Parts: sequence; structure tokens; C-alpha cells
Amino acid sequence: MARPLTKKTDVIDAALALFMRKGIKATTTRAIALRAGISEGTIYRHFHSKEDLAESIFEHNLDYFWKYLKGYLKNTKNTEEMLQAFVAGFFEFSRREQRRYGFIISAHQTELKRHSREKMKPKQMLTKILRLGQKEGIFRKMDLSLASAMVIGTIMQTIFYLKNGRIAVNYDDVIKEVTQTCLKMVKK
Amino acid sequence: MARPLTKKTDVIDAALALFMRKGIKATTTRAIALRAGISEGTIYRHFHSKEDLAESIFEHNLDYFWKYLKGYLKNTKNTEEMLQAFVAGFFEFSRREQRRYGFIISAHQTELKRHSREKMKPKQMLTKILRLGQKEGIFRKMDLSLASAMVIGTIMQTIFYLKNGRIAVNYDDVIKEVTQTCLKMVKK
Amino acid sequence: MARPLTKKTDVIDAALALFMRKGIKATTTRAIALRAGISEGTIYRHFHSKEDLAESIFEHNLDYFWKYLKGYLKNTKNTEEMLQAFVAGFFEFSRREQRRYGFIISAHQTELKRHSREKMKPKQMLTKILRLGQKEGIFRKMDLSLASAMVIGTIMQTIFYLKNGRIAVNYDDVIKEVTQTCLKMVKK
Amino acid sequence: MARPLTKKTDVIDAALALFMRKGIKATTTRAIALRAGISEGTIYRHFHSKEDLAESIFEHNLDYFWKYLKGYLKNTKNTEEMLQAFVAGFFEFSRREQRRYGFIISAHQTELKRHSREKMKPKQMLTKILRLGQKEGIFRKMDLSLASAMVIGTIMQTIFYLKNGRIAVNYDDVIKEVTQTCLKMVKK
DNA sequence: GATGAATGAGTTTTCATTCAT
DNA sequence: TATGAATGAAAACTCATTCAT
Repeated sequence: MARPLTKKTDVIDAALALFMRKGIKATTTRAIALRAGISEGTIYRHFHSKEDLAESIFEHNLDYFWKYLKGYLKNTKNTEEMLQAFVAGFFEFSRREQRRYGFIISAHQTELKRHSREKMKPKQMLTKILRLGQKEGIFRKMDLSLASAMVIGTIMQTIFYLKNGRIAVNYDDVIKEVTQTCLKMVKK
Repeated sequence: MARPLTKKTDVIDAALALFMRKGIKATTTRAIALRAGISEGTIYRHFHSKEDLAESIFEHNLDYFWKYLKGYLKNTKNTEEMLQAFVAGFFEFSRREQRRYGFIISAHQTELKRHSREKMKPKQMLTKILRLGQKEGIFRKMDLSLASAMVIGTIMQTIFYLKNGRIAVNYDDVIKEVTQTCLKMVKK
Repeated sequence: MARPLTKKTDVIDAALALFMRKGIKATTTRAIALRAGISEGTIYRHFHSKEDLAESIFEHNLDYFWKYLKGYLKNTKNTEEMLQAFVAGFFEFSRREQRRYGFIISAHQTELKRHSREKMKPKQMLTKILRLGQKEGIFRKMDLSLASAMVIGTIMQTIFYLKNGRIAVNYDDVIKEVTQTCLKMVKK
Repeated sequence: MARPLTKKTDVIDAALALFMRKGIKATTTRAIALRAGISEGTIYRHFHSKEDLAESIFEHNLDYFWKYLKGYLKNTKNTEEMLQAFVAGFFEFSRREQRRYGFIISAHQTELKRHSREKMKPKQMLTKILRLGQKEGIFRKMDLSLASAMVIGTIMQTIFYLKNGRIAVNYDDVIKEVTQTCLKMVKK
């Protein structure tokens, strides 16, 4: 990738780091400019407003996350493996891309305008997997959105506590355990 | 309880409602005063700062939540029933005390200073239940904090989607389903 | 003196201490009440306003200072001794009544309304002494207010530096030295 | 010097005028902005806080004062002349740069944080002169800081009364008289 | 006399956004 | 494109004073 001609990426990188750590509201444009090594005015050359910047970053990262998960699912042979890969991918992403993950979660839960939240792509992906499993008869019948919510909740909360150092288990064991639990939740 | 002599409760009530709806950062002292029907200065007679007010409200509500759950567990006869009651209590609280619940969750996840977040009493309650079940041999052996995280996550995420209208299932059925799922997660 | 029935003296004592340390403007009624162990409202039972309190304290202390100096001059036998006693009294007062002295000086120089500052009684006392000395022919002819200003300035500035620990001489030596110097300034 | 690109000097000029007239505490940022013809926010682009602004102005003016005095001492031929020039310079500065002088004095005496008050350059200059005179044997032996304090006090107090219209002598005569008196104070 | 909660006008400070360069 | 000083509206917070108890 060639050296970008504009400073747009600098803005995005800096904003992501700060949004994630302190939230959107609590992050000032001044802080973003400072961290990006640019001037405040430059932000407005690339984005209409701070809100716009945040939304843009959110969508970009959600997309990135989604592609990351897709990569994880590529080589799976059956639905159960898909679910396992989904869980593993979720955890891996949260670990490797801490800033992106942190931002997605916090923005999703409180800070963004409703319309941006609608398309929680990874959740849709999970829903598909579960639907497939139900069709195949290996997952038990239950409302798909409910099931997705429960699985995602299990994963996310675990990550949350893991991050806050409140779970004293080795990382790989945690993934294994959560994966098994999620399977138990949805299988017959 | 007699009519209070100060307007402290007015401040707290107004702040809770606003914090919950828009978050702490996005709620202004002006809005709080307006809603409470008092002057801004009055807020500062009772609390050092907005942050102080938020923390105070958080702790009070967490405590309230905890007592609410304790009430639910009172008449349980065995560990399994305790877990069921815990789940049901969680859901009931989130429905009956929407504002309190919403505020607790959002404050816990992003807005409060670390030290206030540490003491998540309901989670400790769940941990106790799980430990008991493991001793009795009805729950399978697994790290307690991990198990708690997963169960709480399952519950909270479901509530989150339920609130956003993305789960098209009847409320009671959801509770039943989630309860069953949680049992599945931890039982042998 | 019997135990006073009101808390007026408590207010005065507390206010004096605070005014002197931080200035009138920077002292809040809240701080005064706190230090006096009374409520803010009580201040207004005894004084019209904070300004009124300050002025009242100023005048009271100035008077006190003046009487203190008069006591020092009582047993002097001639004009030169009077001047010596004046210098010594000034120093003694600043040492024994640090809070009173400090407040008088700072209020006099910046914080009070003009009209309160007019009557700088100790300076008038000095003027009298100098006039006497000139009549007797032992002090040289010079404008009286100018001479008073210089003598008072010499004394006050010395005290100021003494207080700030910037003069490394023994206290009694300082008084002796300043006394001599003041005599040199005005004598023929 | 070219027209400055920022309004920093406008802020400083306005603040100096107001600080001097009413003191730091009693001067509002609103008043500063109004007088400077800028918005309040602009003040904070250039200074961290009002206190910071005041300290900055204090140091700048003290430096200015010091350079002014140095200019006065340039063409002196001996120590006695130096002392005369010091006195004359002090008076001249207080008359020509009334605002600066007034601000330096009041800030020095009560309003600034201790650390800013420590470095009273002009007094150090005087101390040097006195030390020189003692070495040469024309000034009598006495503690240097004490001697400086007395001389500075004599000068400052005279200026203070002069300003308040309480000395009815012609300005030049006052300087002459004070100069002579100061010499008397320190000479053998 | 004494209280202290409440006031409200005022203070300092913040910050997203604009605009001349 | 990029800058960064300037803006101004709004934020958090302060405090002398009042008043019902």
C-alpha cells in the first residue's frame, strides 16, 4: 500500500484509539488532532462532523470484523464447525484487534444513533449458522434472534471479564470452554 | 417514609432518568435541574460533582438490584431453583425497573471510573450459586468467574435485544427459554 | 470577660484568620462558617454583607493596633524615645498579633473600599511624633507625610521580608537596626 | 515589530489593565474578553487558566521592570550613583508605567502563588549594589537583606502614598528627598 | 438568635465547528 | 489540502445572600 496522500487515515487511527478508550462523547476533536499529528480543521476536510467520523469508523470496523469472521469460517466442513469457528474468530478478533473490538462494542451499545446499529453484521452471520443447523436438525428449534442473542451475550460478556482481568483461566482454555458451552446451548 | 426535607431525592430521581436515557456524559446539570424543578446550584449542595452524583446513583441502584434479586431467591428449595430464580429475577428487574436497569448496565460498561465498577454484586451472587451447585455435584466443574460471565452475558444480551425489539418472542417464553439454556450451560 | 451569648465573636475570629491568609475576595462565607462552627446564615444576623464584615474587622483591628502603639508610647520621656517606641511597638505587634497585622496590611493595600483606608491611625500617630521632633529642632525639616511614608515603608517592608524568611538576622537585632536607621532618616 | 497574527497580546494588554485596577480575583474572564475585543474562549487558547495568565503577566512585567532599572544603572560611575539611579528608576517606572507597577506590587503582595513571588529581581539588584558599597567601605556593615528591605520599603511606601494623593510635595522633590534619605540609611 | 437548604446570577472553562491564510 | 486561531454557545461549578423552619 502506497503512502496515502491525505491524512484521512491518520484521523481515523487516532479517533479509533481514543473513541475506544474514552467513548465518543468524551473524546475531543482537539485530542484527535493532537494524536494524529494534524490540525483540528483537517478533520472537517474529511468528515462532516465528529458524529460522522464516529459512524464512519464504526461501519468500517464492523465490516472489517465481519470479513475477519468470514475468513475464519472459510475452511469449515459442517455447521457445528462453523459455530466453533465463529466463537473462536470472535475471541481472536477481540484479542488481536483490541481497539477495533472495544470501539465496536461500546459504540454499538450506547453512543451511536440508532440507524447505525441496525446492521450488526456478525450477529446476522450467527443467525444464518443457527438457521442452517436447525434445518439440518442438529440444533434445537428455538427463536433464531433469541438464540443468537444468547450466544453472542455469552461470548461478549466473557471477553469483557477477560479484559478486566476477572477471569483467572488460561486464554485457550476459555475459548475451548466457551465454544463447548455455546454448542450445548443450541444443540438438541 | 415522611416527605424528605431536602431536594436530594429530586436530584437523584431526575438524574437517574436522564443518565439512563442519554448516558452520564450527555446529560447536563442544567437538564437535571430543570427536570428536578430545582436550581443547578442545589445539585452541588448534595454532591461534589456530576461524576460524584453518577457514582452515588450507580451504587445505590446496584444495591437496590441486588436486594431485588435476594428477594427472588428467598423461597427457593434447591440450587437449581436458585439459578432459575436468578435468571427470572434478572429479567423481571430489567422489565419492572427499566430505568434503573438501563443505567446500571451502561454505567457499568463504559462511563464510570474503574473503582466503582469492581463491585458487581449480582455477579457475585451468581458465582455463589454456581459454587454451591458444583459442590453438590449437579453443575459441572469449570472456572466460576468464567461460568458466571457466560450466564450473565446470555441474560444481558437477551435483554438488550429484547429491548431493541429484535426478538419476536413472547416475553414469558423468552424467560423460560433463557432459563433452560442457562441450566444447560452449567449442568453436567 | 464572660462567655459571649452570641456567636458574633466566632464569626469575627474565623473571618480574620481567613481574610488574612487568603484575602477577602478569596475567602468564602462557607469557609468562614465552617471554621467558626456556625452556619452561613448566622453571619448575616450580625453583618449586612461580607464586605461589611471585612470593614468592621478592619476598623476594629486598626483601632486595636493603635491602642497597642499608644501603650508603647506611654512611658517615653522625649521625642526620640517616642520614635523608638513607635518602631518597636510596630514590630512587636506584627509578631504578637500576626493575624491582625497581616489582615490590616493586606486589606489596607488592596481590598477595602477607599473610604475605609483613609484613616490609617498609626500613620497619623507617626506624623505627630515627627512634627513634634521638627518643632523641637531635633528632626530635620521635610514634608511630614513624606517622612512618615518613608519610615512606615521601612518598617513594613522589613516585617514583610522577615515574615517570608528572607532576612537571616536575629529578631532583636533587626529591631535595633531598623530603629537606628529610622532615626538616621529623620534626624538632622 | 510586525502586526501580531494572534490575539495573545490583546489578551495580555486587557488583562494587565484590569488586574492592575481591580486585582486578579476580582477581574473576570468575561471582562478581559470584552476589553480585548475577543471571545472568552480565545483566552484559553493562549493560557491554561486565568491564574496562568496572571502569572505569565506578572513574570513578564517583573522582567520588564528589571530591564528598565538596568537601563537606569548603565551610565553610573560609582556605587553611590548606582543607588541613586536605582531609586530614581524605581520612581520613574512607577510613574511612567503605572499599570505595570501597580500590578506587580499587588500581585506580589497577595494574589500570586508563593513560587511566583520568590524571584523579586529588583530587590536582588539592590542587594548587589549594597554589597558592592559595603566592600568599598562606603556603606556601613549590616545584613544585606535587611538593608534591601528597608530601602525598598521606603521607596514603595512613598510611591503608595504619593499615588493616593496623601503627599503634598512636588514629585521631583520627593525623589530627591527619598534618594538622600536612602543614602543616609545605608551610608556610614 | 440560629440554621442550612435553596437560590440564581455569575464564574471559569470546554469544545465542535468555522474561516482566513 | 492543510492549518490553527478564533468563535460562541453551552458546559460544570461557585458563592453571597435569602428564608422557612
